[in-house]
Amino acid sequence: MSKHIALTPEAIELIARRFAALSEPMRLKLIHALFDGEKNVNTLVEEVGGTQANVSRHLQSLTIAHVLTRRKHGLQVFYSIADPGIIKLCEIVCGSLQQQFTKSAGSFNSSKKTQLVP
Amino acid sequence: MSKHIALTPEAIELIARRFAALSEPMRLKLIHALFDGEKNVNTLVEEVGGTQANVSRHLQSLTIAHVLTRRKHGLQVFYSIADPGIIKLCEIVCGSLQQQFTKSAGSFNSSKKTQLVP
DNA sequence: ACTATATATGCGCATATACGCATATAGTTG
DNA sequence: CAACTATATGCGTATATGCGCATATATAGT
Repeated sequence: MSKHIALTPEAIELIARRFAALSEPMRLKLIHALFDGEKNVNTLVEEVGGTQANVSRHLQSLTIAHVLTRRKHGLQVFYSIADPGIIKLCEIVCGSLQQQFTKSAGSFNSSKKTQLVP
Repeated sequence: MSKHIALTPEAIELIARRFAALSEPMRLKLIHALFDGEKNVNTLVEEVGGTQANVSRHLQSLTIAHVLTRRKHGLQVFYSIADPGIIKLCEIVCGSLQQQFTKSAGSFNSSKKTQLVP
């Protein structure tokens, strides 16, 4: 029998949802774009590409997941990273993947490409 | 314009897939069950519940995602955590969520429940 | 009140994925 | 080889999710 006492199903579900929030390219782009501080929706649309509607929806789901926070100022809504743990998560995953692909990975260590966390 | 140079779409995709691997309760349970070392499929089926077929499939997808590794010994297949970064990821998420729910969370800080990483 | 701008949302479609059931494969033992 | 055990897989279905289009809502300026 296991030495580990079970986490409640609810806790497991919450953890899963947190990871799910980070499991889509568009959302990762948005989070990445917010690494250097809060931005409004239009700015994010320009930076990550895609339609305004789609960006808005992903921003909403990230906010519901408590990954981002909203701040309204006049007509604009500024989003920023709510949970600093997110940055660490991205660091770790990025590091693992780099290690994993040290040979074949043009995706990661090619000359000019930046790291997810500089 | 952004101070961040874009990650390649391929890199973003890889990161997203890594997170997606961790975004399902059943897979989290399996990973959690493997925190104390490698186990064969039947043991995992008993510990996490669910059908053998489903457990097997999730183990396969985690292996493809390079989260787990397989070791065949006779009839049995032993799985274990391949990427130690995974443990850190779970620690961080768990910590974030605990912080986030310090008030209302019976799911996390109720008396006897263990932490994801002791 | 009217117009313009920024953001959000309803709806439909296409695709992905989790699960159950049955069955296939691989390896062991008689 | 036959029977048995452990694990994997093909298939069908139900559900979830991402995206595009059009439109709604909210706020500011005139």
